[in-house]
This record gives sequence, structure tokens and C-alpha cells, in this order.
Amino acid sequence: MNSEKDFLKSYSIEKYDRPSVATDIAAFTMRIEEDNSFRKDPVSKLSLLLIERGEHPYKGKWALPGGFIRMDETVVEGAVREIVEETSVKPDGLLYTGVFSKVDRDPRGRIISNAFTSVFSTQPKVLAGSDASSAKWFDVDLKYIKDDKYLLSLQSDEIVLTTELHLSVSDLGINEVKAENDVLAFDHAEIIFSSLQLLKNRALRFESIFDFLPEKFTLTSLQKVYETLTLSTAVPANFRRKVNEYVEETDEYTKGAGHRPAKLFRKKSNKI
Amino acid sequence: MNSEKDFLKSYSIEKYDRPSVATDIAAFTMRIEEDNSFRKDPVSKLSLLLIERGEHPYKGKWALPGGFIRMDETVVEGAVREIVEETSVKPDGLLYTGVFSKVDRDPRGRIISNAFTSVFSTQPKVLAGSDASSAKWFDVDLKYIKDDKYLLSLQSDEIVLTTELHLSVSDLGINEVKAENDVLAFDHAEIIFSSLQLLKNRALRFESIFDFLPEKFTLTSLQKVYETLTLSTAVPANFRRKVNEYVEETDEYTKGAGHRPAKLFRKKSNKI
DNA sequence: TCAAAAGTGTTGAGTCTACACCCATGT
DNA sequence: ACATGGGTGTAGACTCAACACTTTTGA
Repeated sequence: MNSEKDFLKSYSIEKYDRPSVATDIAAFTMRIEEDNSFRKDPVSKLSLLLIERGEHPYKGKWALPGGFIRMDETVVEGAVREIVEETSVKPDGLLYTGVFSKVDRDPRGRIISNAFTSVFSTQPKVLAGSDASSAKWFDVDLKYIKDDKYLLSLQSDEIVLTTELHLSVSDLGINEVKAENDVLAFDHAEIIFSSLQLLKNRALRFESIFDFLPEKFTLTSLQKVYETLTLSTAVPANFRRKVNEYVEETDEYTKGAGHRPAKLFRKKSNKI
Repeated sequence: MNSEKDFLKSYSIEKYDRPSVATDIAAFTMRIEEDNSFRKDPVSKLSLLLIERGEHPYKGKWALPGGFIRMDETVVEGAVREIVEETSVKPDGLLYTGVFSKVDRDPRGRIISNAFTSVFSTQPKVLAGSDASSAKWFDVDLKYIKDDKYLLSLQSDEIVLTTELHLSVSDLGINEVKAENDVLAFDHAEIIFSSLQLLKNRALRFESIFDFLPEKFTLTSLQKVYETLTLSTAVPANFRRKVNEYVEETDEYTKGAGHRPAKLFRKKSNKI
């Protein structure tokens, strides 16, 4: 009798060719742009963590942090492990961006990547890790040009990385992104673009925006996050009425800002 | 000098343990429930393709069609190949559902699955394939019980498969589904649930609903698809005004239905 | 005093919901 | 004739964008 146990004993998964499976993580925070003008609120810029590759392939190019998943962890666990290795901090939010599986995306061989978007409420200090010669936070700027073309710019101190991206939809309705150059390692420009689209779509539904802020925040800072991610501007009076259903008051206030103190709010728990 | 070319020559990806990568496809159509009562519109039921496993593991259990991806294809290409092998028909819509990577999800070893949701405008005839002893379309019924618990029922002729599903959210905000039994092979109940959530969320935004219908359709049939996927009912007068922005008239009409002929519409192309 | 942000009120436009009502058909 | 779905009209509720206006603070 051919039992499942017998079958599994004789089954050898090693017989077949297999790809490697990796995760790449786009880690974002809002960087507070220092501005010493009295009373003026600081500007917040969307900031992305990149590492400079210390080894081939793409040695010297900037890339997303990431690595291979282990045989005893899920892709989510692998992503968390990688990002904690890089920043020593657990993120405040984690989103699955998607799978990137183009056959030639990695010159080392067939490597399929599961991309994640992680969000930190405060920007962790980063140090060069094992396989990275350095790590830096880059300000992110994405502009729509026309005809489904976008311009992505990443800037850190004197380093500026720029690439054009083209968005298309296959006949079956699957979105595809194509970077026009190799400024970033692998297909990481495309992964970053997908992350930004994901964050934008979620921000429009008032999701993920709280992950960029501490537990207690002002409605103006929430609006700044919303505007940065959605690439839009909102009228404060209307914005605060709209988000009212997602937040609850605390009895604390800001102080020392040179203008009327703002009440601090927290995210309303959406249980029940 | 250590060039990238030298590096790649000496790099052997075979050194590391690797998982296998598969795709599983949830293929859906709307089944028109035959009803010979004069004038009455037929009811449409959401229908899902399952195969009965002919081999271990889970021999004799029902499962989603799928298989391993090849080294020369993307996961999307693999999913299309698998579904065409099974149905001989290319789907009208394809969506990426997500990655399923629990370490013990497959007793044969570490197998990571990329799940897809595919939609057919007309239900293809299916025959038992190579590794399936039979294949059938099952009517899908998902009910919310309470406390983030759902009841999934799949029915085909005299076969009924039922399982409870529990939805939870991890501390980082990642959704997790857990099936309460093994009525379906592997974690396929969980994959099916994720597909249904995806279709529901898209239908609410009037996405994917057109893939269930032929090129020209009546607004009532569109409403039926919308209601089936969103588990809601709508007032016809209001529904037709709301979808007006997504459709355009043709000059054709239905006939022979025993009531006033309905104008046929087509999906408005959302270019420009 | 005053610039800047915090916060409230209002108005008019637009959208959504529910429901009344007529139309066209084929047995 | 009439049941059935196709289709339009409309009143009231509700939502939303725009903008005027008041409040509070710290140099």
C-alpha cells in the first residue's frame, strides 16, 4: 500500500532545479528638515534607506537592503530579520509590496525577490553592515512626467540618483514597471516605485500614515505625511474634519512653537 | 583585479539551501444558474476551479491548480502556463494574490507559493489533467460569522467542502488567515480566502468586474457580478448611475427575454 | 505687535439613497 | 393581461471644497 508517508520518504525535492528566494526591503521614514526660522513649521521629506554594495554584482551601486530567506522562516520573518540587522530597530509598519521574478534580474542566477515596504516613526541611525560598504538615508522625490512616465530622484548629501520609470499594463491587467537606467542595483528602482505607489494608495485611504508618526501627534503633522505620500495638498480645515473618524483626542498639547499650541491626537483603534 | 565577470565566474548559487517556488491559481467565473421560469433572470453564482489530487501528498483532497515555476519564466508566466494547461483557455483577467511561505505548508519540503487570482468571462470545460484525478467547478459561498471568523463553503454536485477561517493582523500590520481544518489540500483554503478578499476590494472600486462578462453586457448582469463579489445588494437605479462613468453604450439590445430589451454596454477604455 | 499655526463656522455644489413611476416585452 | 426587468425623475440627506474668521503663542 502506497501511503503518504511512503511517498514522502521516497520524494526528493533536490531532483528539481530551484531558484533562490530573497527579500528586499524599502525602509521609509519622514525626515524633519531642520529650519531655524522662528515659528515656521519644519518640512518633512520622505526618506529611504539604501546601502552601497561592497561586493559584486553591482559593486559600488546603491541598492535596497535585503538578503536570502532562510529555510526556517517565512518571507515576512526574513524581511523583518534583514531590516533589524540593518537598523537594529523593528519597523512600525510592514507591507508586502510584491514579487519580482524577471529571469535576468540578478546576474548571479535565478533569484526571485519578495519586496517589502517598511515604515519607521523615527529615522534609525544606520551603519555599514557586513556586505555593504556604507548605508545612507536618501530623500525621495517622484514626479509624473507624462504618458505613464515618472522621474524618480534619490538624494543624500551630495549624492543624487535619478532614473526614469515607465509604467505599463499587460493584456491580463498586471502592472509592469521598467527603469530606464542602471543607477540603482538590480531592479531596485522598480521595487522602490512599487513601494511608493503602494504607500500612496494606502495614504489616500488614511492607511499607513500613522506608522510615520509617534504615538501622539498633531493633525498638522499627520497632514504633512498625507500630503508627502499622496503628492497632493489639502486644506487644513477640511483635512482635520476628514481624519476625525480615524483619530481620538488626548489631553496633551504641543508647546514652545511660537504659535497656538496644538492638541495631540492618537490613532483610533479600529476594533469593533 | 577583481572584476564583476570574475566574481560571477566563481560564484556558485548551488552552495546555498534553496526553497522550491510554485504558483497556485484560483480561477473564477460566474456560473449562470439555469432557471426555466419564464421572464425571470437567471442567478449567477461565483464558481471556482478545483482539482482532486491524484498523488501524495493530500491524495484525494481538493486543491487549487498550480505547479512549480520553471527556471526560464516569471511567476506570472508560470501562472498563465499552468492555468492554460488546465483549461486550454487564457484568462480574461489575472491578479497577483500574494506569497504564501509558511515553513510547513507542504510536507514535501520547503515550497513557497505565489498565488494568483484569474477570471474567465465564460466557464471553460475542464478535464482531469496529468496529476489530477479530476477537476470540477465549485460554487463559492463565503459568510462572515463574527469576531473576524468566516465560513467558506465550496459546492459541486454532491460534494460540499466547508471550513472556518480566522483572520488576524500581526503587530506590524500584516494580515494573516488561518483555516480551521484540512478539507482542502495544503493552505489552499487560506489562498482562496485571500483571493475572495482581493476580488471584493477590487469590485468595490469597480475593478475586475468586467472580466467576468463578455465584451458587451447589460447593466443588470454587471450589477449581479458586483453584488456577488461584494456580498452586497444595490438599488438598480442608483447602480446604473454610479457605473455610468466606467461604461459606454453600444447600439445593441438584448431580445427574447420576456421583458423590455436591455441596452448592451461595454467597458469604457480608461486611456487618457 | 505680528507672523504663523490651530481651530471653528458657513455656504453652495455635488453626490448618494430611497422610492415613485413609466416603458417594453412575450407568453 | 401581467409579471418582469429596463430605465428616468426627484426630494432629502449627506458629503465635500473653498474660504472667511477667531484663537493662541513667543519673540
